[in-house]
Amino acid sequence: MSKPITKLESIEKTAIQLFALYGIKQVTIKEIASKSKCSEGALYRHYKSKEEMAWELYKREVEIFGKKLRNILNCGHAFPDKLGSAVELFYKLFDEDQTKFSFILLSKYNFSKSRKIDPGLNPFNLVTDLIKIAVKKNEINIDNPELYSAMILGLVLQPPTFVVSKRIKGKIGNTADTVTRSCLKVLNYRR
Amino acid sequence: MSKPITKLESIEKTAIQLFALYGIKQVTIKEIASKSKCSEGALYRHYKSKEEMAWELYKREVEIFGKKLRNILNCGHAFPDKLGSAVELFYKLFDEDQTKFSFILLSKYNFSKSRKIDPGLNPFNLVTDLIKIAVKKNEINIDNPELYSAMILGLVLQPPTFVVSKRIKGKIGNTADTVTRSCLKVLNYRR
Amino acid sequence: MSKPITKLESIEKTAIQLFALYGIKQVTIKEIASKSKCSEGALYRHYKSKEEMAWELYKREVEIFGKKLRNILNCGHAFPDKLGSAVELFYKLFDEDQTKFSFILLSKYNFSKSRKIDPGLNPFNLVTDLIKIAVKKNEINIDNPELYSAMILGLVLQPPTFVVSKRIKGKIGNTADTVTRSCLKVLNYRR
Amino acid sequence: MSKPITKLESIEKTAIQLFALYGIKQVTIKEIASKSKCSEGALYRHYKSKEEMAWELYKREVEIFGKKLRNILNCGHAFPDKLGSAVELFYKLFDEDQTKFSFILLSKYNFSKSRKIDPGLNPFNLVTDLIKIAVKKNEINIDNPELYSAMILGLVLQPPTFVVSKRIKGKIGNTADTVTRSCLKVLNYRR
DNA sequence: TATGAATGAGGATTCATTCAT
DNA sequence: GATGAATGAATCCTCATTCAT
Repeated sequence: MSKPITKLESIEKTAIQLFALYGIKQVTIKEIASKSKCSEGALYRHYKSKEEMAWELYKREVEIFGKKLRNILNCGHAFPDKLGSAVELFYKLFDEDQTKFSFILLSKYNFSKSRKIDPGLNPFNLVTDLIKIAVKKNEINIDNPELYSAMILGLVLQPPTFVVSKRIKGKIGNTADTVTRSCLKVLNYRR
Repeated sequence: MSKPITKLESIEKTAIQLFALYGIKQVTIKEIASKSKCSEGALYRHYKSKEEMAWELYKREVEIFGKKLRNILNCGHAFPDKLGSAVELFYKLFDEDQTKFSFILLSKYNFSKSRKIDPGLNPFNLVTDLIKIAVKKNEINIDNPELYSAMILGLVLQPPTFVVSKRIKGKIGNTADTVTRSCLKVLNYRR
Repeated sequence: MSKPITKLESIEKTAIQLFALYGIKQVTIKEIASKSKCSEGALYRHYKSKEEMAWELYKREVEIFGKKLRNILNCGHAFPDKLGSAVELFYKLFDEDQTKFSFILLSKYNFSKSRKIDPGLNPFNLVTDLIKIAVKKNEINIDNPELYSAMILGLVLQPPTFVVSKRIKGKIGNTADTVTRSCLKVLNYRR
Repeated sequence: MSKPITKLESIEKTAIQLFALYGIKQVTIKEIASKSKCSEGALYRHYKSKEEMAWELYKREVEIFGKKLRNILNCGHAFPDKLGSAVELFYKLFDEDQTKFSFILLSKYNFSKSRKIDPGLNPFNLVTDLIKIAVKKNEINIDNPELYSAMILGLVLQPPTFVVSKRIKGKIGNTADTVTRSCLKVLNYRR
């Protein structure tokens, strides 16, 4: 906040914003440059190409979030607490930086297949694992963990999507509890 | 006198496929032309531009699906039946034509704001209305219909998304029941 | 007038109009076809190409006018009468069919060099010849017939140009006399 | 820091030449690029489109000439001197840069109606005003200033047109006097 | 014969990337 | 380093012409 924003930071912040809003292909170097008040060539001092920059930023931001999520899920609390904390983490990021949330969790990019997020930090994997482990530990009783993981992720991510598309107004953080309880119902969690 | 338009269908089918997979901007006229075995110019006899074509196809297909959905939701059955039929309709389309499903329900396009789907045929609106009406009729008891609509839609749409991204394999139709029941739990539907 | 307008006539009339207004390159077959209520292919039954059609029409119309002009200039009246009749011929065409006048007298086309109007029917040549002959016959006394021909032609053709560009309103026919007298002054015609 | 724009001048010079010779639509970007020894894209750093460039150049050059013409006509000499100086200005430009003369004075472009030359700098207006003022001051005695303006302009501009089309050879500058005197005769200027 | 869909070469424009200053 | 003009391949689109029906 009080740190001076360097040129690179400015470029990256702008790029994330624009990529999240419009997609990588739709955003031009010219736009990034003019919005971040630097020259068109400046970007190439730090990244080899636009698509490389997009990937680096995406990977970095997903993995930063993935680490936080992993840390929460690793501390040995009971399933509903872990789930609740996870939902809160998602929604805290959304309320703090809707753009970044969209960039890493709501967008679909077609990066080349060789570009892979560290699977152990992929938020979708982490949620799936959370559920699989709970099944194994008999904390919940469901037959198809992949399907349930999908339902849970949709249930958690669609409200933010609706905020972005203006179907829902306001902060999402205070719905975390409601959403968590809904997840637990879906998962047949009985106290 | 009456030469049947045969290339158009091919172009449209190809375009929907490619748009669904890669997004409108990412798909080139050249690709559409070569994949649909016609010339690059053929498209322009029927549409003013690629963007225009994308919008017309999107609107048409969404509204076709929206009509089917509306018909199902209009016949006066009880809420869980309507919800179940709706989920089945979604998943039937997915199993029959995954590409079209992705095109109309999973993709995010940035059409200009003046381009609007008929609100009465917008699937997202229809599901939201379904829930609001059930609340009004005391069939379900929830406090925030918009939020719950979002959760339900996410819950229903994420499994297909996971199939598309290969996180889940196989048909999705036979999960419709499970998904419907999960929705009812979320909505506190009793009996 | 009362003759039924055939398809070809309709095409040609439309083409001349549009060519005169916008130039050959600027006018598309589609426009000619739709404005003359026939198909895009119809034109090719009568002409090998658009540019060929333009040339044929241009040549035909210029030569029709050239013949009339030649006839007027050939009958052995005195110079001022011939000049006056010529100006009247120009202005009669303008008032009757401004479009055709523009097409043949005010437009600049870049036809290939091999395409030549019959020099004996070229209105610009005919006016130049008129003046050269008058010089030879001592009807006028000027030193540079080419220059004076240019001035006379400009003097005669610019008023119609000004009507086309809305700088002058109304019919041009009743200015023929004034214009003729101006020409005679320029040419030092006495008596 | 300060790289001089050197390609732009070359592009503009070439464009004016080609536009004057063939018209805007007839000239391709490829031609401008190859003739000005730069890339096809270079133009677009400075102008939004070919059409836009054509208009900007046309407006600029007409108004530059218009300013010179206005200055000549504003200094309070008598009518025949002003007219003579004007004709000399026209013909000086022609002899120095026939291409530019054609571009701004002999060509007909169909720019959109919203594109307007400053009326106070439009050469055609300036000549018309010159004549109207002379009428008001009783320097000449004519009844229809618009018609006479047209004739004068035609008389002055047609000789250059004939040089361009090779009907007249050589410099036009030394005919300025003859042309001016012809104008004065047309305008009934005595002494 | 008439139609208008289809073709495909050609033209305008975009834009990631380079590079001279 | 920083700039932004220049490059040129890639893209969208146009439109004269062809041709199946």
